[in-house]
Amino acid sequence: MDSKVNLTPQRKAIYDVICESNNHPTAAEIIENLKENGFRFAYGTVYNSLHYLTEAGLIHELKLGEGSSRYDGNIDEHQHIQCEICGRVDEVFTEINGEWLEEIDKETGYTVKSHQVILKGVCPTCQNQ
Amino acid sequence: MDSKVNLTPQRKAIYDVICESNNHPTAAEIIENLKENGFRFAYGTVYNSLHYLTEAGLIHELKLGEGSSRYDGNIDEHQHIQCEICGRVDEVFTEINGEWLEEIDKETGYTVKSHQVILKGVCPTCQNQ
DNA sequence: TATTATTTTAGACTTAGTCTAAATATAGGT
DNA sequence: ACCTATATTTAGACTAAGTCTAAAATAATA
Repeated sequence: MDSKVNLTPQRKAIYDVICESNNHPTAAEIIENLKENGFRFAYGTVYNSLHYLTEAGLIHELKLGEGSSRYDGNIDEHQHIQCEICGRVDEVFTEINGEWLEEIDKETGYTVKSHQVILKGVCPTCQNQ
Repeated sequence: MDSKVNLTPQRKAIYDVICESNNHPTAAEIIENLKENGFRFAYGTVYNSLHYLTEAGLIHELKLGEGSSRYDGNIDEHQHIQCEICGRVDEVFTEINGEWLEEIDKETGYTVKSHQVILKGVCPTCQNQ
């Protein structure tokens, strides 16, 4: 990880919002949240910062097939599960079996570089309704 | 699967394009392809048809995090791998181990309904370049 | 201080897709 | 065949999410 990350005030504020949120916010939600904290950055700045932070490895971009990306301040290897009903996103730490990835390498001839698992289901809260 | 699927000429033409393509086309690619075959449908019709066919279970919509959905005429259970370099998408039939899904159920408290694995890598062709 | 590089800004623009109201086509009943 | 009801298609306006650009502001370096 590069130690020369240039954390401008804008990038820091955005990073903080992501880390303090516990629900994997979208860019729109981040902007909303910044506004509540008294910040109002240009759209370009927000998207640019999100790319920068992602590139720097400080956050992860989650593409769950919703039309907008979500951002995650937890950069440990993990996957996600999303509730079909309320939309909340939770972390999943049980990792996929490594053999499976090797199988795929053999089956497809691809050199597998990364995998992302998107789970959908019903969260505990929504189960009781 | 409902046997009363209303396959209008437009829907049939779109379905055929998807089935005859071997590279999981996007809506834009489908429209392009239709044009080459002499069809020119309204955008609304194409998107509406894609939803209808997906809903009817005749095709699958793939959201690989690219900004536009792809469509797949192969409705057998399988996953996908995409080449980071050329973008082509191939099928993966080696299935994930079922125990893994049960683990997640336990770990998260969610009732898991579906899972999608998006693999990224380098395809055989791009490896030789 | 002067120069250069980096970042932010506002706002125009793009892409992918949705929505709407009118026009067409299809199906069922008489 | 004719009337009515329902389903589908069409054109084009509209939306959401994000990118791009050129100018202004900051920061870093000589």
